[in-house]
Amino acid sequence: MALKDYNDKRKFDETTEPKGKTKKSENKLIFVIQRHAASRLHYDFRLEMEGVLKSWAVPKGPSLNPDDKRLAMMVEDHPYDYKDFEGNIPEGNYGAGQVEVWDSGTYEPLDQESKLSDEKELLKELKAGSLKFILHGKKLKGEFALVKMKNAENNSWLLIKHKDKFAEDKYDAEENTAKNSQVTKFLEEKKKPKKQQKEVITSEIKPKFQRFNSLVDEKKLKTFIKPMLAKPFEKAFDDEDWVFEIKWDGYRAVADLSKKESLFYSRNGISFLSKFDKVSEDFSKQKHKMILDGEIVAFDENGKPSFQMLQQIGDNPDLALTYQVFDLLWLNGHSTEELPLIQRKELLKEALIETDIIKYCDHIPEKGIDFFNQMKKMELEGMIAKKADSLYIENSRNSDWLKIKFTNTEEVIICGFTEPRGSREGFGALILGKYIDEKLTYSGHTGTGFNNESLNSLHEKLKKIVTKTSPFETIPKTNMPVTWVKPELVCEIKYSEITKDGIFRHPVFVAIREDKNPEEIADSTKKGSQINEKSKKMKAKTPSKKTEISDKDSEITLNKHKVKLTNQDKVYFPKDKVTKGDVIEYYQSVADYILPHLKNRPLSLNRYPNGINEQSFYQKDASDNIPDWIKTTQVYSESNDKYIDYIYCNDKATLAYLNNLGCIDLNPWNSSLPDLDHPDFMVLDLDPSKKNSFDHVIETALKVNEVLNSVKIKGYCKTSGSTGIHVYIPMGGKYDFEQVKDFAHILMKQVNEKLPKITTLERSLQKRDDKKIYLDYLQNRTGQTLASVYSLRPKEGASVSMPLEWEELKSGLKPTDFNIHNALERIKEKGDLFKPVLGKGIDMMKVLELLE
DNA sequence: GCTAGGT
DNA sequence: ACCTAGCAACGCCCG
DNA sequence: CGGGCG
Repeated sequence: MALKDYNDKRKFDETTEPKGKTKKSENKLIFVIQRHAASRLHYDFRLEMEGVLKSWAVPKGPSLNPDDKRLAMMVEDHPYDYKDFEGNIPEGNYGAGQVEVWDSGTYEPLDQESKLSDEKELLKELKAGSLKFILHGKKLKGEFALVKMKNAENNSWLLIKHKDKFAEDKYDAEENTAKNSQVTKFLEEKKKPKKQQKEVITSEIKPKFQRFNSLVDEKKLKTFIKPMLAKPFEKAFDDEDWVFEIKWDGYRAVADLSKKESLFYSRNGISFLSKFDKVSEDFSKQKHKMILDGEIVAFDENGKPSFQMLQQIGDNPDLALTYQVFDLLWLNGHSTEELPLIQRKELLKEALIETDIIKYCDHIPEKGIDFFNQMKKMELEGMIAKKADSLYIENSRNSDWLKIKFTNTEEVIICGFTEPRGSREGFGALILGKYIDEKLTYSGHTGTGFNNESLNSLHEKLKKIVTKTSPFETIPKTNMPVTWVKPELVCEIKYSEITKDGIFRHPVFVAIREDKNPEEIADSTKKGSQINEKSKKMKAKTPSKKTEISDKDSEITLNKHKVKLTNQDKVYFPKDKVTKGDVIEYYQSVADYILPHLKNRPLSLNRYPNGINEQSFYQKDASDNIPDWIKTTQVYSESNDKYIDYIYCNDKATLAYLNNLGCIDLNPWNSSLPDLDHPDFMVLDLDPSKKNSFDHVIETALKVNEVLNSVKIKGYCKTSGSTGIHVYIPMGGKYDFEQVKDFAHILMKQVNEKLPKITTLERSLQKRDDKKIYLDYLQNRTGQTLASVYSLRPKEGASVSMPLEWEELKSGLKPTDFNIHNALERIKEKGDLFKPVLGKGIDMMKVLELLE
């Protein structure tokens, strides 16, 4: 069909009102969070409603989480209209959502753990009618997470859906939009009255609104098309009813150019718009409104498609890539999914404007075998065969599309097996090796390809040749605990390619080769060994990305919480031979001293997952997958225009957890909950430049103390653990950051006047004299952090930030005098010298008068 | 990527 | 024939 | 480092 004919045939029927009628809400609703069991998708939603809880009930149906009784609730006085979709309620599992209940008077969130797990307690509250509530399905696993709301009076339902999988009607953009917008409208309606309230209500109830924002995730679409998939097929064939395309090895991607804002996303509805902005830019060159299906493909320097290059897009934004478009789902107002494939592609060819990046992916009719051989010559992954008259069926993997791949097979030696997980019996995966230059070399795991029978019989065989030690020189990292085996058994595997590290990608077990001895396959293909040569070089360039580990993983219980500790033997301080385990042990030993200084203070995490000499990063926003017992607080960040969940550390368990994440020093705010706007202390950071000696720093610190003494302030100093000294002055939360900062400025100016030769107030590094100590008073701002007292620092020597008596500040003192080895002893001897820092603050007015 | 098991 | 659930792998990005 | 994603 030609594009022109198609356009002429377009109808503009406006029959796109969503199904179902609009009803006035009855008074009672039951809320149930429903999900499909464990698919890989997660879906976060949040729904806030006005209403008073009337009663609650355990939902009917099988529960994934039998302990979770928190899901069905009855509500009164629900003030909103809602639309009612009839029928098609999927049967499924109920489970794992969260209900947060609020006190309708104070708007304080009630403690879920205690309130909701205690049925009597809750019912009491319910009777009193004093609860409002908020529902949020956080981390709901399941493809179709949705909220069902049942109207108790007439048994009708409202669904808020993730994806309207169960509806029978075909895709139609307008209709779909209408449905989606219902959800948004619904949620917006909920927000509206709140917003008006916001202005009226005082700041006391601020947390309520802070919380509302946190689950919005722009990266994941609420509604999206799942593309049609291909079935694996063994052999190439010729058939006049079929067409053949290249099988691209990249990311499958759908481009929805049907609306004002174009969408571009993965099979799972994750947006590609920013990740592949080059492609997105070219969407604006398109003249037609379309929905496209294709594959994002990257090319290496030889022009060969390269999956690995595509993955590394973060490192090289100038990567040569294309969007190969091979299907058209919608065009200028109407679905094309029910047109035969060849018609869709004709339309696509005409409608799509090709650019350097966006390409039409052509096909060859009938001659599959020739085409397949051609693909092989070009070293491509394989080909896709498509039935010429087939329709496009979303999210279906049926035999209209077939993928025919080239199989690489190789014989390898079984060197061990891993523990099975879940319902698997026998073993999880085989550890594979092969001889390269006469050295047994690790080449990957395979955990698939066996059926129950082969899995069992193989397990029996392997049990007989178990050994204690690994046959490899360097022990490979395994996902699960491993049992080693004498390298005697040979098996055949197939795989898609060998990665740059010389490891099989997509390895699949094929069969045991009893006819072969390990020695026979010693000289594997030249290609294999070449690739491995290469990988060795690559490894040399980026050392220790994959370090050997001994799996001394353990789980300890602190404060009644289970903390999983991993890689305890990993070396964090190579020169000092200090391991992660040592770091954890240190902090546990000084916990009584350090915890008071961390209590209720949001933390900036400074993480060194691979030790102090490797890449580190800062993390403020706690990911949503932290253990539920870790405490966080939400703080609005203007620069990001969003709320950030800060972790704070009030107990040993959190401390160990943070250390395990690679936090070597702890960087708390100067202010603490509940009042984050008023710092508990002022910090003066004496930050030396490269050419300063520590004696200079000491001299400056003493001068600071002089200034403080002159206005009758008691200051407290500590080594920063690095090169500087920090002076703290208690403020008692009486002044805001602005006041404290300005006050610090005044003090520092005085110090600078007294020591103009070795100190500076110049903030800019470029302009700063490299022989001068920077008097940093700007740490007294919201969200600024310094390494806390008793913090271990990520510096050679494993030094500790240690409080000092002023008398101890004299030349000869070195910042490395206090370290992981001797800190505890010293702290025990001196007690917590920094305790007064958290105490009663100074009277700034008095001081200012004295300054006059 | 694969198998098992249901409809 | 078609679908889901559950298991297994590797490499990369992200905070 | 752990989780999520291809």
